[in-house]
Amino acid sequence: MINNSDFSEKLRSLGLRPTLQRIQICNVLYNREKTFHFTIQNLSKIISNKFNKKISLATVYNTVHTLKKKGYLKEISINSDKSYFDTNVSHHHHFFDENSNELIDLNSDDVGKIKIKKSISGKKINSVEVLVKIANNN
Amino acid sequence: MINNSDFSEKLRSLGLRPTLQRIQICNVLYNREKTFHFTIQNLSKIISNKFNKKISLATVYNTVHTLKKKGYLKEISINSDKSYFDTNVSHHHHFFDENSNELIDLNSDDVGKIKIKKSISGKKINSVEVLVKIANNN
DNA sequence: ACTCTACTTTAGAATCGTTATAAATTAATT
DNA sequence: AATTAATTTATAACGATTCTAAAGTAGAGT
Repeated sequence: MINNSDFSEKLRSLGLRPTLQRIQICNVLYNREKTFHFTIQNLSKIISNKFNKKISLATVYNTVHTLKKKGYLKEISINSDKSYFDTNVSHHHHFFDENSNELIDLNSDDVGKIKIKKSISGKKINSVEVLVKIANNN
Repeated sequence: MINNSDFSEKLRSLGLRPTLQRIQICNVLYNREKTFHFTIQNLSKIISNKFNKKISLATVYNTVHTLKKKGYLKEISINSDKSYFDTNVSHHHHFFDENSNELIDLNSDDVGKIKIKKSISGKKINSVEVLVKIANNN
């Protein structure tokens, strides 16, 4: 969805009505060069700044969850009081900067292949997520 | 701290007064063969069952955080509404069972060496955590 | 043992992120 | 324009966690 202002059709194709709020959210999320890491609070603030109008928190939550369910957002495993989301839904890992509380993408080729040598009978692996915590070195 | 009922001295050596509550918490946490994964709610319930007396939630939170700060507990990176802790403070990784919401240890040798090929100038790596999400296969 | 003081525990209030609710609004169809 | 179902909204409710201020307790000194 990168670099495309016409989110109406995209939304419709997902079976979602292209409401003003959803289009604005998609604009903030996908109309940018780099992938975007955010919390709900982040996103809310950006929207109200950009459009000079607040979208109800409930709507932001609903839309983010809907986009996640449709596969257009990924939720990142960090133990934090808040949830972090990522517009990059391809398989990749993350740095987490413990000073700034920011996420940074690690491409697949930034991390060597990970071999899981243990298996649990009756269980299958759904995902392998690597979180590399970093901090200022001094 | 495994298999040792004398937590008074241990606590004292950490600069902590060996109160009844702390000793009971340590008993539940460390007086066992296997490492223990828990949430605060978990731990609270186990304590009140085992000793027929509830320890105030605030105390459980305080003690768990203190033990974490002292290096005797590890907090696991999962994005969940609650925090998960681990009595195994050695370097290792985890399975997370999405059906039961339980953690299972992966020893260092259960996971191949992880190579991080990217670095951020001015930042050092504090930890590399792997979370393998599993679920029933059918 | 008694006292003092600092540390600890406690119940309950406060806070924060998130989810639920029910009424008002809006998109799409007729 | 009228109807219907989806969506948004403000607000309430919720659960985990933290804060607070009062009551209790351990350890040191007397």
